[in-house]
Amino acid sequence: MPARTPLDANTILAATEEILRRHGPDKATVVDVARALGVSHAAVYKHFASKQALREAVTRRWLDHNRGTLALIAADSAVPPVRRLRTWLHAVLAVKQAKIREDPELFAAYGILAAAHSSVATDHVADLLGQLAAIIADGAADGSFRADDAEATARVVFRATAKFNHLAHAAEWQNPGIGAELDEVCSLLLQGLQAPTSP
Amino acid sequence: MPARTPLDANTILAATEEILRRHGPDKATVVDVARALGVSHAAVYKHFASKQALREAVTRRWLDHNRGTLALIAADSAVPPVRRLRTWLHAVLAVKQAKIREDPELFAAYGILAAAHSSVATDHVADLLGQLAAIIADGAADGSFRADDAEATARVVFRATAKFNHLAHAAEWQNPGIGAELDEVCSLLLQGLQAPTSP
DNA sequence: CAAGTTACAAATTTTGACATCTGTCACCAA
DNA sequence: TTGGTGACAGATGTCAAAATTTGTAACTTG
Repeated sequence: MPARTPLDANTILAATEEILRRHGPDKATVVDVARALGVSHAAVYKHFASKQALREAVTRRWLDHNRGTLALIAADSAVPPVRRLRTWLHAVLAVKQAKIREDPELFAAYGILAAAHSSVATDHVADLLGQLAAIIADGAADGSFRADDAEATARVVFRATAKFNHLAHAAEWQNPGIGAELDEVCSLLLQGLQAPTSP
Repeated sequence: MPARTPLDANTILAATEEILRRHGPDKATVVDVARALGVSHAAVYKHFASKQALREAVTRRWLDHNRGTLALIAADSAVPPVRRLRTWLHAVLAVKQAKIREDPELFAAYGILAAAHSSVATDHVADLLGQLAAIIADGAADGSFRADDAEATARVVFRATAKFNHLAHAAEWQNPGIGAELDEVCSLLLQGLQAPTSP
C-alpha cells in the first residue's frame, strides 16, 4: 500500500533532521527515519543511496541555512576591508558557537562528516575561503592590504586562525576569553597584511 | 619473598614505557607492568599513587627526553631572532612529527593526558611558550621585533600556529605540504611582528 | 619502617549471545 | 517507470554475566 503523500527528498530530510536532533548522530538510524515517516526503510533508500548520503544532505542543508549571514558581512563594501576582516573572523566564530550551542547533535553530525573527509566539510571551508579571499581582494584593491594573491593569502589567514574556526578546537570555543584571543591574533595578522613591502 | 633488585621508581617507569609501547595506552595495565617486573601490582602502588600518576610520570620523562633540542634552538643567540623564530616553529613541528612516527603509543598516551587537562600537558606548553617568549624578547631587545610584552606576544604567535603545534591537528602533520604551510604562516606573522608602529 | 606480600571490594573491561541496522534484492502498484 | 513493499545476509550495536583491573588494607619480612 503506497503512502498517501508521495514522500519527496525534502520531507525525508526534515524528518531526518528531527530524528538527528532527538537521538544524536550515533543513535539516529534510517529505520528511525522511516518509522517517523510511516514507510519502510527501503523507501528511504530509493531517495538516498546510503545513510552517509542522507546525513550529508541534511548537514549541507543545515550549514546553508545561515550561510548568508557571513556572506553579507564579507560583501559589505561599506565597511573598510581591515575592519571587515576582523568582523568576519569574529562572525565565523560566533556562528559556530551558536550552532554548537543550539544544535549540538547536528553539529556532532557535521563533525563526523568532517572527520570522514566528506565533501560537505571541504565544500564548506571552500565557501568560507572564498568569502575571506573576497575581503582580502577588496583590501588589496583599495591599497589597505599588500597581497598579490588573495586566495593564497586567504588560506594563510584561515590557517593562522585555525584555533577559531577548525572543528578540532570546538571544545575551546566555550572558553570565555576566546573572543579576546581571536582579537589579538587578528591584530597581529592585520599588522602583517598591512605592512609595507620590505624591498 | 622480596624481589632481589629493590625496585626503584625509575625501573618501574622504564617497564611502564615498554608496556605502553607494546600494548598501547588503552590496553596497558598496571598489572602488566607488575608482571613484567616480577612483582605484585600492589608493589607498584607503593611508588605511584595511581595509574594516572604513573602514566604522567612516564609521559613527562618521555617529553623531557628531547626537550633540549628545542631549548638549544631558542637560546642560540648566534642566529638572529627573525630567523630563529621561524627555525624554532619548524623544529617544534618536526619534533612532534618524529615523536608521533617513532612512538605512536606514547604519543597517544600524551594525547589522553592532554585531553584530561593533566599538568603534564599544561607544563609542556608552558615550557614551549617560555622558549618562544625568549626568542621574541631577544628580537624586541635588538629592535627586530616590535613587542612590548614578549610573553603575551608569544601566546599570540603560538595560537596563530596552533595548526602546527596543537595535538588536535596531529593527523594533518602527515600531509606533505605541512612544512610549506607553516612557512607561509610564519612569513605573515613575521611581517606583523616586524611592522613599524603605526600611529 | 621501607618494601614487599596476599586478600579483597568496587569500578571497569571483555565476552558472547542476541537484536538491530544497513544495504540489496525480487516483486508489486499506479 | 517511479515509488513503494517485504524478506534477507552481513555488519554493527546492545546488554548482562564473567573476568579483569584498580586501589586499599591488613599482614610479613629484613
